[in-house]
Formats: sequence, structure tokens, C-alpha cells
Amino acid sequence: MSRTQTRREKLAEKEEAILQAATKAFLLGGLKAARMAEIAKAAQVAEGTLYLYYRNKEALFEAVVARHWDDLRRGAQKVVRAETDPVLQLETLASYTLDRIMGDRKLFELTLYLAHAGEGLTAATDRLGYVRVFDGVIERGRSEGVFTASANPKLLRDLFFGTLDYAARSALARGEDAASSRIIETLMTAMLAVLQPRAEDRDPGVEERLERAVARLEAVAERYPAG
Amino acid sequence: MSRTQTRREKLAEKEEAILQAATKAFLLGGLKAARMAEIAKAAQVAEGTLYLYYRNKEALFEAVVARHWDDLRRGAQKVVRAETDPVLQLETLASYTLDRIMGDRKLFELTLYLAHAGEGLTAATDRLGYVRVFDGVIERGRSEGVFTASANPKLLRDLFFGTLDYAARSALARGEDAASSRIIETLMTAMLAVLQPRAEDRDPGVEERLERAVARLEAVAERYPAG
Amino acid sequence: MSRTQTRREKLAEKEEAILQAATKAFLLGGLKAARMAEIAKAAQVAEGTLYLYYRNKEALFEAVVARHWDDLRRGAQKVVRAETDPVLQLETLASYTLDRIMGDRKLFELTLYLAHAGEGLTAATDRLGYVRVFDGVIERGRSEGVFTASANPKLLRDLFFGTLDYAARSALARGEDAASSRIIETLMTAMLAVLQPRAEDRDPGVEERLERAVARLEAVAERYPAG
Amino acid sequence: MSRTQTRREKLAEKEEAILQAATKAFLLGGLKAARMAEIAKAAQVAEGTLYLYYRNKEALFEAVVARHWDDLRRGAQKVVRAETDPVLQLETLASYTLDRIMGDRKLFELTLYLAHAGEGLTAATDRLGYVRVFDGVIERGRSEGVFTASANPKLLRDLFFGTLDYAARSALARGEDAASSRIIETLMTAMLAVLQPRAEDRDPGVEERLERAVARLEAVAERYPAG
DNA sequence: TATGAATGAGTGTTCATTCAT
DNA sequence: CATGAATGAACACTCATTCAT
Repeated sequence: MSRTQTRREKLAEKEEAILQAATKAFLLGGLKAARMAEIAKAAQVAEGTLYLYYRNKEALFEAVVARHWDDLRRGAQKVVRAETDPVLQLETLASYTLDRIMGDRKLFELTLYLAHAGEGLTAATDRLGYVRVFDGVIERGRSEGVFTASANPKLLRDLFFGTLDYAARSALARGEDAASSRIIETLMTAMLAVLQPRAEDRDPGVEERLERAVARLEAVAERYPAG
Repeated sequence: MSRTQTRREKLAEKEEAILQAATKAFLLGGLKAARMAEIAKAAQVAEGTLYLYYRNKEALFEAVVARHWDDLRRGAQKVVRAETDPVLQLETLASYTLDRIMGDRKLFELTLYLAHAGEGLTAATDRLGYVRVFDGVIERGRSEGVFTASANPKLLRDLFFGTLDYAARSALARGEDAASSRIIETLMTAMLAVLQPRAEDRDPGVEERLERAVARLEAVAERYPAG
Repeated sequence: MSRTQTRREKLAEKEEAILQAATKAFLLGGLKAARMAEIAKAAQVAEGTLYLYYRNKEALFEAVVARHWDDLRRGAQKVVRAETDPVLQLETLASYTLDRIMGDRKLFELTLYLAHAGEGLTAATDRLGYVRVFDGVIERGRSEGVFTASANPKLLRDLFFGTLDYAARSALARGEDAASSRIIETLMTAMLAVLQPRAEDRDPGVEERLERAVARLEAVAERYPAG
Repeated sequence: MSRTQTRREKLAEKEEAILQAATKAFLLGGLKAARMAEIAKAAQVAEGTLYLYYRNKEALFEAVVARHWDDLRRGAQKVVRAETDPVLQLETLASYTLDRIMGDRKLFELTLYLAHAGEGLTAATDRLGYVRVFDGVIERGRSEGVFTASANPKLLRDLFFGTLDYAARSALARGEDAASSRIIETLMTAMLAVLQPRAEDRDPGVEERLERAVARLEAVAERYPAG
């Protein structure tokens, strides 16, 4: 059995080596520029061996991207669990997401690339796990009554991930490192405007009392006809 | 002179034909998949002729993308000018942007592709004109006192374009046509939360006076029995 | 008539401009690398105009090479005529030839190139005029009794031009500027060995005195019997 | 081990086939005219395979030329070793060289072509081995006292190879097969004029008679002791 | 004569993938 | 499972030459 285990371990190790070599290669120049021959050499396996683990170059590419998103998801879960307040969780998640996008921008671009070039929609699937972390935060906020139940989760995602993606991309395009704190602040203001509509000014008292007072006066007024 | 004009017109026509053929070709499968030979054939010119107008395939590609953004910019300016209220301008621009992204999504992807694959930063430049339309709306809103002057334009762009881009992309990824109205609504809520912070509760005088008026009303109303 | 002359002059000027531009272009990178478009631009004519003067690129190339050899021939005739002694004429011609080969090595290579690549043997024809200068020197030397009549002119050419060509080429290959004087000296020694067999031993003095001395020794020796 | 050997043999065979096919192709029309596709087909390998053995077309070309010079060198060494007298070695080498140039003139032209077109100086390197055979003959002649030590080897090479190259080229240009014996004779006369200065004026008669006279006088002298 | 825009044939090289060993 | 030599399809770009003006 130890032999079987050893064999399995060897396989796992080899797969890991391939994945790492491939990640490095794809990061350097994208799907097209990476050479299977170089990946094989870096992983210290023969070219043919790559095809024992992955059907083709694209499959290897997808595996790399998938693994990346899995890493991200785990990291996101970790930082989210460190907080209890949904609002803080949201803010923490935003910071984490922005940092990761900025740090591994190449891999995010690869995801876009995959979505663009690929016939498969695997990219969407990959992000799914990550998006669920976000959805979880929203859900918890709702069940705790901190967030309004009326906001559509899909739209919230658009706001959240769209803004962060775009902010990261334009920052990178301008060569800036990050102005993370400010964008996070702005994003939170925007998010909370949707998640907690008029939450703080909603002291319903004034309105209700006004309604009631007017209603009563109207009743009186009817009793005393004008004139 | 009519001869000169004719020549120029011929050149312009030929360039237009090339550009159209190229747009079609690039839209079909991106930069890589498009074949110069096919573009030439579709434009009814010889392959060599393409190179009289554009240095190489990539230059032709960039020209296609640039023209697309120019079209967009013009369209955006038009819809914005049709409104006078900055808030409505913003909303109109959002709708227009979303529609165009959804409609020409391939060309948006090509822009991303360009940003990803290209060594040139042309992509950013192309968008610039379009972004300026947005900036113009914000600026007008500020100068009219409708928007707060404190919001950073860059961050606003991130919110605006990021959300729209992402919404379009994810809608397309899910195969949906569009849920435009709802995302626009959400986006506007978010934007205004940043652009008009506590706009309605602002000027506490109103609230206080309202409070006082209600109190007096209540006092009066209580003097007259409910029945 | 002055108008006709003007026209002719214009044509001649244009042809000259083309030839000069072409020479420069071919010198830079040979037949293949030169671009008709660049030649046209340098000559300040349209591309099509080149073809009014020369059937095609190769014909232009040949014209350039031919003109070069004509220049050389004229120069050779000049230096040869400056001397009267055939031996000195030979030496002068050798120096001149070597200098020109070294100086315009590119054009010599082009001649070789023409011989190699071209289907026409034009190259040989071009050199003909130059070779005739050499033949003339030899002929004069013979008729003056300075050179032996028995040497085959063709073989002499092989010796003369072959050595000079090769010397120049190998010097250039080694990046040396020239060791001209020594090669000229050696070549002359070799040439004269063929053209003036036993030429230098013709200092009869030494031989005669030696002959006389031996004769006297023999006379003495004979007086004393061998045994 | 026999398997390994088999593999190596296969590789060697394949390389040989490529080299032969390439030689044939390059001989037909030079570097430019030869088509990699045709070479591959002739060698019965795929086009890509050519690039497993040679970096590119030019490298293949150089390999062909290099092999040619290696062949020549071996042949030259053989004929030289068949003689012992340096003068005869020189003459034999001249004949061999002339024959080979005439026979494989295309490959010689290719060498020139390489020198002309190539950025690399490989051509010179290739000839080096061959030239050394010549240098060896000269050196031996010197150490045996047959050749004068004063002649510069470089100049001798110019004379030897230059004359032979040129003779072959002009003979080929004139369509003649060869007038080898006469040119060899002339060349040897010229070479020896440089290598054995005053060789022929050594009219052995005088020397011999001097020797004899002195010998006889010595004999007489012994009979008549001094005093 | 002169122009110069248009032509379009022609080819070296790469690299993902396979398969005999 | 592993190897790595062999495959071969695929394609942008150049540039001498032409011809309508």
C-alpha cells in the first residue's frame, strides 16, 4: 500500500510541477505565447507527458486559471470569517479582492482572455466559487437585517466586482500602484446606498406623525365646514 | 480639380471598404483568427493594398477598434446633449453605454484583448474620448451644484464604467439579453449616493422646521377629538 | 533645337541620377537588398520611370556594374599611359587594380554576384575592357622585346588578376586595410618569372667571372692526373 | 545498446539525407532559389524536421558548404601525402585544386556567395582547413631547405589560390573545360620564382665543375704534402 | 514621358500534438 | 506511465512590375 501511495504521491507531485510551470509560463505572456515545450522542460517532464495529464494546451490553461480562483476563494473566505459585521465583511472582501487583482493582474487578464478566446465558458464557472463568498456576505447581512432584502444579488455583484475590476485595471493601465483606500471607501458608500436605502435618515416618526396629525385635522375640518 | 477629388474619394472609399471588411473579420474571431487574405478579398483589394493603408495586421486592428470608440463617443455626446439635467444625462449615458456594450460586445472584448495582448497602450487612448463625455457630465453637474465637488472623477468612472462593463459581461455570459433598467436604477442609486451625499436630508433646517410644524399640528389636532 | 537639346539633357541628367542612386543602393546591400522604390526616391523620379530607362531591376544592376568597369578601365588606361616601361606599366597597373578592388570591393563582389546569380554572362563582358588594358601592356612589352613572346596571355591574366583579386578579398576578409606593396612585389616577381625567364640572373658579370675561374681551375687540375 | 546505436544511426542517416538533398538543391540555384519544402521532400522528412537539425535555411546552407570544404581538405591531404618532394606536392595540390574547382564550381560560387551575402565569416573558416594543407606543403619545403624561408605564406596563398580560382572561373566563363596542364605549369614557374629565387640560374654545370676541379686539386694536394 | 497606386505570387518558420518505443 | 523525435498545416508580409491616368 505504501507503494501505491508513493505512486499516487509521485503523480500528484508531477501534476503540481506541471501546474506550477504552466502558471509561470502563462503568466509571462498569456495563452498563445507560452510554449508547451518550455513548460515541459520547466516541469522536468517530457512534452508528451503533459498530454497524459491534460488533454491539450487549453485544458492546461484552464486548470491553471481554475486553481488560481480556488486560491482566491479560500483567501476570501478566510478574511471574511475574520469579521462578524456584514458591513465590515464587505469592506474587507473589497480590499482583499482589489489587492489580489492588482497583485495577480496577469491571471485576471488571463481569465478575461479565456472568456474571450475560449469557446468554453469555463471562466464563469471558475469565478463562481469566489462570487459565492460575496453572495454569502450579502445573505448573512440580510438575514441579520443589516441589509435590505430587496436588492438583487446579481446587481450587487455587478457593482462590487465591476467597480473593483475596473478600478484595478485602470490603475494598472496608468501604472499606479493603488489608491485602494479611496476606491474602497467610495465603493462602500455606493454599496450601502443600495443595501441600506435611507437607512440612517429613516426615522419614520416624523412622517407618520405628520400623516396622523393631518388626518385628524382633516377630520376636524370636515366637521367645521368652511365659512 | 474634380479629378483630384475623385482620387481622394476613391482612396477614402477603399479605406472604408478595408475598415469594414476588417471589422467584420475581427469581430468574428478576434485578432488572431482573422486572415489578412480574407479581409483583402472582402474589401475587394489585393493583399498588398492593405499594407498601403495599414502598416500591419495589428495596425489595422487598432484602427478598427479606434473607429469603434469614436463612433461610441459621438453617440454618447448626442444622447447626453439631448438632456439638460446632469442626473438625467448620467442616466441616459448609462443606458446608452450598456446598450452599446451589449450590442457590440465583441468590439469591447477586442479592446480588452488589445489591452492584454498589445504592447501598445492604444486601447486606453481609444477609450479616452469616451470617458471624457462622462467626465463632462460630472463636471457640468458640479458646476451647477447638482453634484458634490468632493467626489474623485477617477473613482466615479470606476463605479460607472466598471459596473456597466461587468453587468454587460455577466449578462452576456449568462446568455441574457439585458436587464438594463434594473441595473441602471441600481447604478444611479449608487452613483448619487456618492455624488449627492445625504442630499435630501441635507439642510437640517427643513427637518427641524418640519418637526416643529408637526408638533404644533399635533398640539392643535389633539384639541379636537378624533371622532 | 535648343529645346531638343534641353530635352536630351534632361533625359541624360535623369538617367545619371538614376544610375547614381542605383549604385549607392546596390553598393549597400547587393542586388537583392536594394529596393526599386528607394532608388526611385533617391533619384527623385517615380517608380514607374525607372522602367522607362531600364527593362527591370537586373538590367539596372548590370548598367551600374558596367559603368563601374568602364570607370576602372579609363583609370587604368590613364595610369598605364603615365609610364613607358612595360615592367613599370605592369607594376603600376597592379597597384591601381589592387587599390580599386580594395576601395570598391562591394562592386567587385557585385560582379561576382552577377556572374553567380545572373543567367547572362554580362559580367565577363564588362571586365573585358579592363582586361584589354592589361593585354595591351603585355603586348607592348612583347613588341619591345621586354617580355617573352611565348607566354600565353590568358594564363598571364589568371596570374595577374587572380592574385590581385584573391589578395584583396583575403585582406578584406581579415579586415586588413592593405599590405599592397608586398603583394605587388611578390606578384611582379612571379609575373616576370614567366614573362622574362632567367631575367634577373642576367647579371652576366658574376657568372662569367665564376666561369672563368672554374676554367682556370680545371686547366690547373688537369695538369695533375686524377689518380 | 544495439537500440541506442540504432537510434543514433537513424539520426545520422536522416542528417545525411538532409545534407545530400540540401546540397543538390543549393547547387541548383544557390541559397535563395532553394526551397526548404523541396529539400524536406527530397530528404523524405517533414519540413519541421529540417529545423530539428539546422536552426534555419542559412545554417543548413553553411553546413553544406562546410562539408564540401571538409571533403576537399581530405582529398588534398591524400594527394599531398602521395608525394614526398615539396615541389611535386605543390604541383599535385595545384592540379587537384583546379580539378575540384572546375568540377564543383557551383559549390565554390556558393562559398563566394556566403562570403558576400552572409553576415557570418563562416566562409573563411571553412576554407581554413584547406588552406592549411597548402601551408603545410610550404612549411615542409622550407624545413627541408627546398623553399626559401623569406616568402610570406599569405602572399603565396594569394598567388596559388588566386591564380587557380581565377583560371577556373575564366575557363568556366568561356565554357572551356580546362587547360589545366598549361596553367599549372605557369603557376609553378611563378611560384618557384618566389619560393626558389635564383633557382634556375643555378646552372648546375658551373657548380659541378667547380666541385670536381676542387676535388681533383685536393687529391693532388694530398700527394704533395705541404712543405 | 511621367506618375504612383495597385497588384499578388511566393515561402521560411513555428509549435501543438502524436505515437513508436 | 513516460519519452521526445517527428510531423505538417498555417500565414503575414514584401516588392518588382504594371497600367490607367
